[in-house]
Amino acid sequence: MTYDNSIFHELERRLTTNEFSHGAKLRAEILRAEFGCSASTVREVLFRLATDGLVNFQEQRGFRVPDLSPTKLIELTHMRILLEGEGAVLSIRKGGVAWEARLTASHHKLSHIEKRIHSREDPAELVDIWFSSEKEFHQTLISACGSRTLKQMHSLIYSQFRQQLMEADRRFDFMSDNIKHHHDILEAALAADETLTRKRIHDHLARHLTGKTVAIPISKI
Amino acid sequence: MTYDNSIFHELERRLTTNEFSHGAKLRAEILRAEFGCSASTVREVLFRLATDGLVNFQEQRGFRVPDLSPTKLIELTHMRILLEGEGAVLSIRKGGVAWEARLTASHHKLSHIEKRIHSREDPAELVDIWFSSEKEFHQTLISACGSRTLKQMHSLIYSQFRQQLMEADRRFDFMSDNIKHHHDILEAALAADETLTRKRIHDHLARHLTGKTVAIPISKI
DNA sequence: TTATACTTTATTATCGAAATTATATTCACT
DNA sequence: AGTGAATATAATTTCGATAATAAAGTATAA
Repeated sequence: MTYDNSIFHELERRLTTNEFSHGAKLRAEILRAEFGCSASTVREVLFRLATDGLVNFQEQRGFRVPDLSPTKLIELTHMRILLEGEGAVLSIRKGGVAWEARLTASHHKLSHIEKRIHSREDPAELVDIWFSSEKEFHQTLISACGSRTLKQMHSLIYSQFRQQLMEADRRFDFMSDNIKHHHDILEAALAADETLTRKRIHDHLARHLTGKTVAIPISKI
Repeated sequence: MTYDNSIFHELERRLTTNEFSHGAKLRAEILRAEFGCSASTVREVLFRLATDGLVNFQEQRGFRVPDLSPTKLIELTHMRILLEGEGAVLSIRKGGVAWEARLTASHHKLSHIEKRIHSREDPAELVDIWFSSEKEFHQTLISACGSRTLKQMHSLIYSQFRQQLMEADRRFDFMSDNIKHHHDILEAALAADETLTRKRIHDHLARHLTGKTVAIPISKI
């Protein structure tokens, strides 16, 4: 009956859109009531979410939403630069016209949303659709890399990245740069310029590397 | 009382040393009997192992040991080259003398074991100790990279890599090359030559990229 | 013989309660 | 008041049983 599955996806959605506050405890007994199932079922779902790094599990101390951590955000950004760069370069080599078409299409959708957000005062209602469009664009970018493993790793990292950032990103004051960044990435990818594509992915994400804390030096991209 | 924990580690060990055959079904009811606990407890442990990619979980179809897959081995190798290369380069930059000392020490241990294996006919009893030494060397190589996330990802990939390979590796007919490879990596790392270190990590692992199937083109290292 | 529907068996998912362990509170003592 | 032990409370983990689902087997019809 996959009660389990719907609970899983609902919790996954909430966790990646910061509906739970960082560091919050996720008590099976509480969630049980909300979803109308037993505590053991919730427990299993939480274990599966721990699979994706979206919740932390500690023996005898239950489950928690990971804390907000600038260091972790930097590390996740570093990983995204590495994995997306690699995935994009491989996609350039192997993707062909079909991939270029998909990338163009997904950029078109994203671009449309981003321009709407940029021109409005209250983009709150567009958050969800922007979120899924941006995710789709970055996943399409690496979709033709030919490595299931790479895509899985990227998905894992991307979710955790969003979890760290979604709250801060709701204001969208970075949107002006973002529109240009996404366009630049598309341009470099379609031109099959591997080095430039890597560089532009790096530049797009670089704002997350310049926090108050010392940034991890990214080895040559 | 951490029955749970000991079951977890025992199963983890078996899974990474191919004591279960590939594709085998892991039935909670069977393992329950062996460990003297309830089926639910086993189920939870299996979920935690799915966290590390060491077992596959499929809704309504239980848990299975991942199949042997040449493609997957290639992908995991690709990831190791990417992650270990990055981690080693960052360690070179940030590790300092302490890291160099640790790396030298762990290479010394590994080298000792590998020479013993190379000179004997029946190295079966040395398998376990070689396994842990080799793991330790590669983990030490990236240990000073400064990114917990990178190390976690690497650990995930490494375990799955071993799971794919351990059975085939028991014959140790590659040991002669391996001794040289590990030495070469150490040398390049201590010389702080970033490009050479990446190249030698690549060369060390490259034998897994030349299977019967088409190798994923590794983007420039 | 092949395919389809139905029955039986085996496996997995869910549950609520009991046992275990952590956390908070109380109380005695310096 | 402040510290530490002892108790009380709350949370987590484990359990065995039941319900739901998939897999295997059987029978019937084309």
